[in-house]
This record gives sequence, structure tokens and C-alpha cells, in this order.
Amino acid sequence: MATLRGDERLPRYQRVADQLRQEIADGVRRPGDRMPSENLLADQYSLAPGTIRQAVTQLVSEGVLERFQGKGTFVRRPSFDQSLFRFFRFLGRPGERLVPEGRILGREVKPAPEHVSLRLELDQNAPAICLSRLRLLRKQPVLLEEIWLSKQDFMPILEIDEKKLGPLLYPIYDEHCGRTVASAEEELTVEAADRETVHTLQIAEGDPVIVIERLARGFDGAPLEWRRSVGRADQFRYQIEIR
Amino acid sequence: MATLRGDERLPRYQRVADQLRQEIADGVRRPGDRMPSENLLADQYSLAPGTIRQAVTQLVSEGVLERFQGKGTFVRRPSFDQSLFRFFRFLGRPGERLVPEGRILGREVKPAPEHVSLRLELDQNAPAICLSRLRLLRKQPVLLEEIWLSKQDFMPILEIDEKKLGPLLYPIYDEHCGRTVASAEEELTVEAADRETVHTLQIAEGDPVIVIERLARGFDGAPLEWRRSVGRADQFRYQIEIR
DNA sequence: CAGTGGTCTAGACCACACA
DNA sequence: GTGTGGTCTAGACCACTGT
Repeated sequence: MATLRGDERLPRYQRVADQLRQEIADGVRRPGDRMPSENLLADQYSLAPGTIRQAVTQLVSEGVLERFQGKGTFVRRPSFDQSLFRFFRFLGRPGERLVPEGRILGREVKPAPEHVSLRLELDQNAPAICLSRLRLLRKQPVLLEEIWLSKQDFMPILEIDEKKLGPLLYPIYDEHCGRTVASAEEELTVEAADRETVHTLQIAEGDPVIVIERLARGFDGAPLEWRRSVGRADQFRYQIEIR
Repeated sequence: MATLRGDERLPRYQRVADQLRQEIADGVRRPGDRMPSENLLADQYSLAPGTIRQAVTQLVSEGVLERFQGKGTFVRRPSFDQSLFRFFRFLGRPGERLVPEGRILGREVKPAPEHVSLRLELDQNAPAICLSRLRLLRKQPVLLEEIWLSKQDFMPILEIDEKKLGPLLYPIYDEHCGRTVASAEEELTVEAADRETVHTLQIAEGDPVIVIERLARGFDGAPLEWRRSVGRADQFRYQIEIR
């Protein structure tokens, strides 16, 4: 028997949805987990199955859950890999996807600059983790990334073997820190390459670079990671659908 | 009494949704129109109100309809203005929105090149309408656009006063041609400015420009307009949310 | 087979807009 | 008050998955 928390003035399906979403954000239910059946939830909350169904439908449309007829309802595994691949035409034959190599250049703990601590909602001067990573394709550098994390939440990152940090970070946040990235906001601009970038990306000074700033959030909307990626503009391609 | 068309193997709410969506794409119901009440639709189709509700809910989540409690359900007026504004930081104080001036440079009828006729699903060598437009901000050119339309569907565009074509085209497609743009796919790349662009945008040869290719579609997904916009990269900023 | 989600029905009552 | 959409119930039957 589960208790329905939250504001009593809200509709019941909304309160159920909020509660389940929070359980997922808190890691009580993890990506891939199977949810209780709708009938069981209905019994537990003493609500009609239709009401539970409405709550689950909302979480499905938010991308938090996935339903499979006959099998059950599961916490969705977010896959941000695709979003990375949408950025760059990463050469290769059309349709072919090359996994870019990742090389960690730095891993430090230091106070985050103000524009980072503001977005991550950290206290001013609170210690933060800063990673630098270079991404290469066929040994060619294409993207330089600066990644900021709250030290408090991502401590295990400091202990992990450098080789494992290479290609994909979000599964590591998930497995080692219990934090799942569920959504993100990105901002794209074009700038002229500065001295340092010129060197690491092996381009000419003043060549255009694409700058992608991303704030990644958990299922409950709390900010988890801020990153700034600088890439060769001549390799850049971004596709998007607008509704 | 309305007849339910479409594949009988599909669920009824799906067939209702398809039918209503098609009526909207065909202009039988126009943006801003009020839909029949859910109870009336239920009577007309001889279905339970809940089934109609499911169909309407789907169209709302697609962005085709809007519900207002107590008032009714309406065909949504798509507003693509905002998407234009998301592209450029258009200077001004933060939050301020300057409406860019639009100046038509050309309006011709000619066969579309292959990459255009393919995307607009036109017959090879079928006549098409091609508009060139320059967008300025505080008298400063920022964006050069090449816009392609099917001649058959957009004939009235050829007769309209040039001044009215200036700022916003989509309301004109709507009012004069009965075609509503409901969604679009965009692709962004960075290129070096060519001779012609250098001249019209008043930048230096080789300066980076942002290229936005857009295919706009109607409510039923049929392609309506293809455009290629070239803008100053130093004015460019794109914000997007990923889920 | 039993258990899951998917569709559909036929109501009840509530909240809001408008005349 | 009447009519709209919003919430909620309590079922029925179907389609699919796994045992």
C-alpha cells in the first residue's frame, strides 16, 4: 500500500506521475528497471487503473518511461550518443558511424568560475571537478571539451581509470555516481579559433570553430554537468526537426 | 453523422485522429477554427466520448490542436516567427526583439534544380517559384535567403505586392494560398563566404557564414517550401533543448 | 496458460467560460 | 444555466509475451 504525497489540490494522476518521476530521479528506480504493472500500482495507490494509466502515459510522453505490450513498462535508458553524432559529419561513408576516440587531457578539482557555478547551482567557490577531453577521429583531433561537475555528487569520477573515461561519460555518471542525464540545453555559436585551440585542433589561427555549450539535467531537472565543446567548423553539421 | 474512413484494422481513435488531421491539412478546418465539441464528435462518429478524447489528445500532443477548458478545442496557429529569432542574437538589449526588415531581391518562375525538386517532390523540370530575400537589421544586412515553392500551389505569391512579401511569408502562404506550415527540418553548416555573399552581406571574402537549409511541411507532412539561408556567422546563436 | 499493456465503453462529477 | 473540457471510475475485451 503506497501513500500519495504531494499537493492535495493537484489531480491524482498528476501526483502519481510526480511521485514516480521523483523515485526515478532519486535512483530508487534505475534505467532499465521494470515498473510495477498498472494493475498493481492501482491497487497500491487505491486508484482506478485508468487513473494510473494516465499518469504512466504522461511519463511515457516525457520520455521517462517506455511501454512494451505484453512485457511491461520500463525506466527508459536515455541515449545521448546520437546527439553527439548529430553534430559532426564525422566523414566515413554516409550512414556509417565512427566512434570518436576520447583522450583525457586533464582531471582537476578547483573552484568553478562564476558562469559555471551559476548554471550548476553550486555555492560560489565550492570545489568542482573539471575534465578536459580531446576527441579524435582517425587520429585527427576534431573536438576539445571542458567538462564541469559538482565534486560532491561526482567524487567517484576522480578515482576511475583514465582509459575508462575516454569514450562515453554519461554511462559512467550513471553506473558510478547514480546520476542519470535525462535532458540537456545546448547553445551553438561560431567563433574564431584562439591560440590554444589552434594548437590542439591543428587548424590555422582565426579559422572558424563551432562552440557548443551544454547544460545536462537529471530526470527531476536538477543540473548535473556543464560542458563547453569547441570543434572544427569545417566538420560541423547539425540537423534538427522543429514542430 | 460522419463516416469513419481509413484502414479498418487500425484502432478507432487512430482513424479519427488521421481523419481530423487530414481535414486540417486540406484546409477544410483552418488555424484558429473551433473544433466540434468532443460529445458532438462522439455522436457523429457513433463512438464513446473517451475514444474521441483519445484521438483529440493525440492531435494536441502533435501540436495540431489546442484545448482550452470551458472554451473548446481549436486548430492551432503555428508560430514560426520564434524559430527565426532563435537563430540570431540580433543585438539589441537582452530580451529585446527587433523585427528584421525583409527586402525582396527577386521573384522568378523557373525549373527547380534537382536537389530542390527532389525535396519538394516536384516533377523534374516542373516550373517552380524562386524568391530571393535579404533580411536587414538596423539597415545592416544579416541574412540572404533563397526560397523555392511549387508553382502549382503558390501561384498567388506571384501577384502580391512586393512590400507585403517583406517581413513574414508563412502568414501569406496561409492566407493567400491556403497552405499552413506546421513543421520543418533544418540543417546547419558553416561555410566560407563566396564572392556573391561577400557582396550582399558586406563581409570579407573567406569569412565564415552559417548556412541553414530548411524544408517546411504542412500538417499532413507534405513538403511545401525549401529554403537556403546564409547569414553572418558572427551574429549567429542557436539554442535548443534535447530530451 | 497467466500476466502485461492496448483499446473501448458508459457513465459520474468537477472546473471554467460565457451569456 | 448551459456547454465546454478535465478528472475519475469500473468494468469489458483484445493483442502480445513469456511459461
